Amino acid sequence: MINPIKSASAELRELLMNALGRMTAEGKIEAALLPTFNIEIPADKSHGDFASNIAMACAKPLKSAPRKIAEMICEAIILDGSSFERVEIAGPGFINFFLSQTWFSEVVNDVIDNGSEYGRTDTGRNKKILVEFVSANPTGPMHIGNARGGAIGDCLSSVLDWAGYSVSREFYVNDAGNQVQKFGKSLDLRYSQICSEKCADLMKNYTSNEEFAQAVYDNSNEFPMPDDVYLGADIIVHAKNFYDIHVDKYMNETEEVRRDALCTYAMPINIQKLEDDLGKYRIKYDTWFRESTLHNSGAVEEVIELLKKSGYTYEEEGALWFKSSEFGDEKDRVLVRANGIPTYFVPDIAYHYNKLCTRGFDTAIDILGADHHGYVPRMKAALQALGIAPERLNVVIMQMVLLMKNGEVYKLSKRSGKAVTLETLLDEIPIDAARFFFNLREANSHFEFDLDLAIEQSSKNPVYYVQYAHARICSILRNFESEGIALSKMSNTALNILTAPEEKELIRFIASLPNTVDSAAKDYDPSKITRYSVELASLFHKFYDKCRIKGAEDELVSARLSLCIAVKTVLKNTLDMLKIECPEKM
RNA sequence: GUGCCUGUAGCUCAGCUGGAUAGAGCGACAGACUCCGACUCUGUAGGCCGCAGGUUCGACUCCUGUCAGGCACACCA
Repeated sequence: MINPIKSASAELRELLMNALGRMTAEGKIEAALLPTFNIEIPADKSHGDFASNIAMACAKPLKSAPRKIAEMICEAIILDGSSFERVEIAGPGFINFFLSQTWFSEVVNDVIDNGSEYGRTDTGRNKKILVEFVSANPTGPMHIGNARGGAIGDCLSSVLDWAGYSVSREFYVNDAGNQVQKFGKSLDLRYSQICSEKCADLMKNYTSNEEFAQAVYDNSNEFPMPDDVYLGADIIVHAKNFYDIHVDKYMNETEEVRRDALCTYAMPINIQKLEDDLGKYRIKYDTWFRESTLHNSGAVEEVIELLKKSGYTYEEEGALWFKSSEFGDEKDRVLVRANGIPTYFVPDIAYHYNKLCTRGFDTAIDILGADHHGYVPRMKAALQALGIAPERLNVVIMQMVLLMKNGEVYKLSKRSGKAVTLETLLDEIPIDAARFFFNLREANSHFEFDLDLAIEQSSKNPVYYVQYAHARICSILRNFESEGIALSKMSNTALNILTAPEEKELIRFIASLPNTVDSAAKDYDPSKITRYSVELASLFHKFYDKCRIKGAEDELVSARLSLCIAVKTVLKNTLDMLKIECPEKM
């Protein structure tokens, strides 16, 4: 676990504290309470590699001018043997620090030595964290929102893994409750239509069940459906496949038996399809947690009892209510309806209880669409009532996606007239592009997805731009290797010739990967990694353009090749984190 | 009506717990290879950081108000 920026920053803090201590000992300043001060990385490199506002922060307690204090600190500070070679006072009293050339050399070697591990940190201290994402209903295909949620959830999980957490990915399968009833009803209605006289002729015209389904779907006059069911053609396909097996045998059964048989037939197919589609999207879950297990194990009843015991429930108008308003929710919520059936809220509480108590995860993360944001306060309220710290549940809210094509909003797929599915999206654009683009913006911002740009093979397309940088480095290394130039490890002193501004900037940036990983993990924001990779590619191209390798002196050639290897390592690590391909040739 | 989220360059977006002259990409305009991958790079133009107050040495950042857009406000999930 190596973090060059963090180490240097900590070292600098130590140097400053020692300087202040020396000043106090010499009686130059009073041993006043030391104010908090910052060490930051200036945006403008002429302001040094690090800067501190310590002199400004001391101005008040020491009753002295910031610049004067800064001068005293600069006299007292001892840089010999440190990672810093120079200080400077600037502006209203900032003290700017410049890293030594050796520090830069060490970074290059550290990155190469750590290889595929470089960038990992131990910040998470192996705490168990469960990331639940997508959790699409198994009653139909996944939509664009699921596509975004999938990319964000999967990459966030990777980022947390890199930051030292013990991460599990989970899909919550809503295989119980109301929407399953609705699913059964929809299937049954379609099955009944298929078994009717009207359909007999239509069936003869189609050899594929998909085309047949589309025809039935399009002909809503002949085959009307109520509003409160699933209307998609996928339901018709299931019903027809079921019919192909059983013909109209189930029309003699009761409605309940029929619906049950249809559900039992179609649900596993849908769940398998979810798993397959997400697998193609490179998402592999550790667990597929079924809602039905909560019902079957009695966990739902159990959580109702626990809530009753907590004293935060009451009965009114025949229903059981939860006093969520006492925990900041805008109003109380119904747990058990007057008809005795629990609302969806109860199994959800049981599910989160299961995550945090039964299975003992330290933290649970839910990735939810913005349309579910109102749900967060009540879930946190329920956790509190159960004696669970609400901070252990973290919800990442993601805003809606706007698909753009030819400069226009692209809403419906032409074929079905339905919302674009994950499957059709991945037919249109490469998986790399989908995963990358969905992680280009932070979750909680409205996002325009430019489909044209995603398939474009040029530098305008950020994912190509990054992959190209990697392929370019591989090519360079191949060329030198084929010319017999050995790429052996270099000493820090030998790397000290990397002094060009482009080289130092590039090294500074690769040094910041561990910090970026920590920051992305802390904010639950994998887009920081995506943008990091783009900037790294850009800095590499600039370096490559300005600093020629071929034709330079032997020592410089070797040093620059070392830098190339370091950059390649970092590019690969970031793309691996995002599960995006890292081509050696394009 | 109430709550949450979002307003930064023509467009899409960064801006870390308040810091120095507000950034990037695209688009526009002007340039750079007989030379390591031009799928690249360089430069120019473009901003009352939605608006108005407040907090302080200092505010895109924090607080209050206000305007605009998105979303949510079920004994649906």
